[in-house]
Order: sequence, then structure tokens, then C-alpha cells
Amino acid sequence: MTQIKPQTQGNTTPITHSLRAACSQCSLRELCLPLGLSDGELEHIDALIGARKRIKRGQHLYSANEAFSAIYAIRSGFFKTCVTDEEGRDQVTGFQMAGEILGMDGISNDKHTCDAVALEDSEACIIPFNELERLSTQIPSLQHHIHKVMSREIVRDHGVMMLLGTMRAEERLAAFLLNLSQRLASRGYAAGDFHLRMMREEIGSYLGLKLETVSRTFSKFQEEGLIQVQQRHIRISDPAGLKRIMESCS
Amino acid sequence: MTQIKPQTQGNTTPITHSLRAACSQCSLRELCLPLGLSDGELEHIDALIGARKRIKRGQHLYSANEAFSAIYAIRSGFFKTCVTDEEGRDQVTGFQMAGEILGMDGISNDKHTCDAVALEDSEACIIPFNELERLSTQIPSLQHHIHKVMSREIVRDHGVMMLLGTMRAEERLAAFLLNLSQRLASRGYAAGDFHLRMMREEIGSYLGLKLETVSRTFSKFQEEGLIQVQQRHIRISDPAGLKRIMESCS
DNA sequence: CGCAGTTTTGATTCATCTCAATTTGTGTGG
DNA sequence: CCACACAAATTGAGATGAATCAAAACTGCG
Repeated sequence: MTQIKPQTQGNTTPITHSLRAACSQCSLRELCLPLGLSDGELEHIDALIGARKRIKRGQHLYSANEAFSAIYAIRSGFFKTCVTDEEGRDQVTGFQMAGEILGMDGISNDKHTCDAVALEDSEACIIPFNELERLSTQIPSLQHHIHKVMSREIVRDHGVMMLLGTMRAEERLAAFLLNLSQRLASRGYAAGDFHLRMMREEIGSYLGLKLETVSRTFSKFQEEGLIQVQQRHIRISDPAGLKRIMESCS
Repeated sequence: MTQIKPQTQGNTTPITHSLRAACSQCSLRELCLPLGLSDGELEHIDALIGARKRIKRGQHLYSANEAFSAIYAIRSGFFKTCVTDEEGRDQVTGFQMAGEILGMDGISNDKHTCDAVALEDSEACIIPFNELERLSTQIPSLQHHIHKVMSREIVRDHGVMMLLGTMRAEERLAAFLLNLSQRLASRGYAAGDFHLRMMREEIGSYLGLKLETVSRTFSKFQEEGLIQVQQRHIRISDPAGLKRIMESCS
């Protein structure tokens, strides 16, 4: 059983700032939880979000079986989430970047069911969940927004199932690159030129492929002039070509 | 592209009862949305749930791109949910039975993103979502329960990703049978003797396999004395043996 | 009874995995 | 600053599990 090890060892206690996070001042407010709230409502959220947490590369924001008490908004950095089953199989369920919400898996049984691991030094806003629920009874638009965020996660998961259930290796990797590209672009980064934060093995786990297959497929894309790969640096030369790969589903 | 066709054609208008559903009287209340609510709170839910919908086999409870207005609690029967992507690929994302909640995918964009198709004549309680949100601001335990139901769906989806990403055909089918068995058992049905409501192709779509592989694997399990298969009738002779298949993950 | 849809089974092909060797990159300590 | 050691990525050759193509058998319905 191949275990994906974090780059530095696991679960050392992360630093918790007493710096109050202020959604109203945050550049991510259009992407993140506050989306669609009025200025007045935003102030209530500011009061809610107690602290931020700095997570070094390789550390866990939370781990499976840990008691659930909060969800997290990524303020900066990059995470992966992964589940491990009874048999020890490991599956990366997603990669998350700034503005995305982590930890909603923990609500159902008051404990987390997956690990959230920082793939680079990162910072996350702690959103105490019972306080969020309390506040959301006061602010219907906040309540609705929470539902939307959770629903979006369900829809995203369906997309991953589609990928894993129906696509071939090339299609999976093309979909992965396009998805990453699009999310980076919507955060103001270059859509066609970025640095992968994860190893081949993590990409493979996410896509249901072995790391060698991921590597080979990168090379193939490069030979075909679709992308340029240099280790973790990716340049997308022909986004339309990548899309075409997904259309030509055999 | 293989399309999974419903047994009878699609989307004829289903009958909506004006029969009021009463959660407080429903035998599924320990499984379904009302779980954990007091009698007094239950009455409010009774008031909320406007009507039931009868869905004949092959009909859609809702379809992708339809406007979202309600979630549904299955009162009786059996459903599949499936997504279709731009390229026309089809993926069954789940099979749902009595007491389970359907339609939460629709919250994120106010329209459904998948089809919910009845695999046998079924009945579902309509839960108007904006009314549910309104009521849940009054009843914190209801609000929390909604979050739990959505979170449980996320966790379930992670399990499917694990299955699709890491398991071999035999493991997938064993996991599928054990899951079905366990859910039937928790509804008071025999755990080891049941009728599959879905075709091999639908099982295959859910498990990321071709229908021939599903069929062959059933036959193999039968040869090994783990199960008895006769078309859609399944008898599990050796549940421990099925579990063992999942442990022997190569 | 016959037909259409579903399932089973067989033979073959192909995509991906596995195992193994090499190359490249990264961080550490002298 | 360089050399070394270790981790990650690439590449190759061969094995294998599942897909594909094809045909036959079964089931249920009109």
C-alpha cells in the first residue's frame, strides 16, 4: 500500500494567531464565504471568525477522526484532502486553494473523516461551526450561502466521480489541468503558466492513476505540443487542444 | 457513447398528491429528515411538507437543468441519480432508497445538476427548500440536521471516489453488495437476500466498470460460493468472504 | 409464441499497472 | 559553494485486468 507522505512530518501543533481575520477587508471576499452578503452582515461575520491558523507545508489543518469544531476558509496557500479506508487505501479527494472552504465532511459525525494537508505554507481562517450556525439563524442569506457552499461541494464531487468512472488517463489529466487553470485564472493568476503544488503521486491518487501514468501522460502532452512540463512547472501552450482531448472520448 | 435509458420513457408529468405527508406518523422518521427532532418540532415539519409525488419506474423525480425548488425524501421505492457531462458521458452517482434525501445538488445554482430516476414505482415527499430554510432559522436542531444530511452526502461521495480511484473490479462489486446489504438491513429487510433494482449497466456505470465486467464478476463470486445470483436476485452466502475480498487489496 | 431487452459467456485487444533503471532536482553539511 | 544523499520524476519493457467485439441464452411482456 503506497502511502503519500507529507513533505515534512505530520501533525505538529500549528501556530494560531490572535490576529482577527476581517472578511470585510479580505481580498477573497468575492470568492469565499462572505460572497453575496451586505456590508452590515459582513461585520457579523468578522466578529465570528476568531483567528487564523498558519500551516506549514506538510502539516495537517485537521486530520481524520479529530473532533470537528470548525470549518476553514483558505486565506492563502494550497491544500489536499485525502481519505483513508479501513484497508489503508489512500485517496486524494481534492485540491483546494485560496477562498475555498474546507472541513464540511466533519459535520455529519462531529469528527473529521479526512485529512487536510498543506502542500505549501498556508493560512486558513477558522470558522467555528456552532457559532456560524447560530449566526446563520439571524442572517438568512448567510444560511443560504452555507447551503450553497455545501451543495457546490457535492456537485464538485459528482464531477470527480464522472472523471474517475468514465474518463481515460489522458482525459483525466486534461480535465485536471483545465480545472486548475480555470481556478487559478479566477484568482487573478496566469491561466497558462503555473507551478504544481503536488507530487505526481498525489495527482495520480486524485485521478485514479499511478504516478508513472501521470508522468507519461504529461510527456505525451508535451510531445504533442499541448503543454510544456518541467517538473512541477506547467505551461499550457494549447488549451483548446486539451479541451479537444476531452471531447474525443473514445 | 452508451446511454442508460430509463425503462419507460422519461419525463411524463408525475402525479402530485394533495395528500399531506406527515413526518410525525411516518415509519421512516428515524432514518429521514426528522431524525432527532422533538415531537413539537415534528409538527412544524408536518406543516412544511406539502405533498408527495408518485414516480413510476423510469420516470424522473427531477432532471438536470430543471429549476431547483425542493429537495425530496424518498418515502418508498428506489432511485438512481446520474450526471451527464458536456461530452455526453453518463455517470450514475448513487442509488437511493427509502428515507434518503435527494436533490441537494440543486442548491448551489438553483438548478438541478443531475437526473433522479425511479428504478421502481416510488413515492417521494416534496420538501420546498426555501420553506425548509425559513423553518430552520426557527429550529436550530433542524438547521443542524440539514447540515448533517448534506455533510453525510459529501462523506458518501468521498467513499465512492475511494472505490473508483483505488479498488479493483472485484473489490468494487463486493463493496457495492455489502453497502446495499447493510442499507437494506437497516431498513428491516433481509441483508442477505434481495432483488437488485438496477441493470448491470447501471451498476457498471456507478462502479466505473463495463456491464460485462459486472456480470463476469457476479459469476465469479458465485463460483467461489460467496453469493448466488439469478438475474437480479442476489443471495449473499458468505458476507465475511465478501469483506475478505476488500481486505485483500493487492 | 415471438420479440426486445437484458444478461451471460467467450475470444481478443488495449490501456494502464508493475517492476526496474536512470535522470533530475533539492536540501544539507562540510 | 560544492558534493553528497535523498526524494521525485522520467522512461522502458513486460504483465495484466478490464474493455471490446461478438454470439448465445435467458426473461418477461404484449
